[in-house]
Amino acid sequence: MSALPVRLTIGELSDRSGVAASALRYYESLGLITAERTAGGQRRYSRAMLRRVAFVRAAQIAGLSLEEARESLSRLPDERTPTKADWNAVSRSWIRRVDERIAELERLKDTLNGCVGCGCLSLRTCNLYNPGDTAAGRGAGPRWMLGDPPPARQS
Amino acid sequence: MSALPVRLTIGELSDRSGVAASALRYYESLGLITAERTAGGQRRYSRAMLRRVAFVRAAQIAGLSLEEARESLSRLPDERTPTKADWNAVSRSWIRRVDERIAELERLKDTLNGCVGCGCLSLRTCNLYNPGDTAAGRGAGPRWMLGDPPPARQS
DNA sequence: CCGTGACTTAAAGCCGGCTTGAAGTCAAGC
DNA sequence: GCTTGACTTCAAGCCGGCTTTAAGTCACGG
Repeated sequence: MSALPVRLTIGELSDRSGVAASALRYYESLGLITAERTAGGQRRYSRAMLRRVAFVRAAQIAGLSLEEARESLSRLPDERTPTKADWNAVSRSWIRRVDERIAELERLKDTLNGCVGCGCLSLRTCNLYNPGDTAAGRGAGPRWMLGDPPPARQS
Repeated sequence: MSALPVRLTIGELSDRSGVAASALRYYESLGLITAERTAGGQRRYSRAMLRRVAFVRAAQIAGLSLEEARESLSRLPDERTPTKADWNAVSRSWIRRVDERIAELERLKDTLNGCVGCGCLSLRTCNLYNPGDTAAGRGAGPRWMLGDPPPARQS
């Protein structure tokens, strides 16, 4: 049997995780992953880092920032495989998050459908246009770029 | 005749639209809105711009970039109130967009639920872990969850 | 006619999540 | 031992969607 490589170089971790080496270094700078060093100063990753990287990418898909991913990550064990319970707790909070976003989008859809009926965007009378209602603006896509709460999350 | 102010200053448009004056200037620089000028060079907006600004914000909520909003906008009449048909065509494309996004999130949820069952993130076997997948970016392609299995390796 | 506040411009800055580049070092195969 | 490619660090750049700043001008009430 071929021996499993115990430690991965950054290139190997990059290949195996699908995450660019530059991104991995960036993650390390944020404390998302860690590495040992060779005598010469090169990074060597434990296989557990594969899981950590996967976790981070999954968190991003779920809509978390890297900072939030770091917090989630801190709730999982470092070097052992997370138990079902570990993962359960984390994934449930992600699912809550995804559900919230879906609900926001559904509300938006209803409003758009309403607008089809009224042919509006006539400001004052239109639900879509409602400057006071910031909740409506915290929905889709680059909501963090819409100006107000960049550090997000005031639920 | 008209009892309403015919032209709005940028401050008035800002107040009425809930969009910062700096953002309005930025929108103008992108060709999203237009303004006439006083002899002294100050902007004066037609009331139709209120609708245009509302449209842009709505487009953002629907997940469009400003560039995409500009394209949508080009499908609406400039100075007259859009007809039901005008608005219908546009809003339907937005709704499609929102639907796609919702579908993505539903897929993610299913995967997360699956992971609760399997306690995974064990890479090769987990749908969440899908290398080659540049998903987390704002690019938001449906490529997220579709996936080839990760490169065949032991995990 | 003047003071004041609202306006003007161009350029720079900010945020998150990276990528790219420059200049240099390490590890491994021949 | 040498070559080559993978690695190292630090700094700067990029994207989108703005905001902020600086320095200066306009418009209106008194």
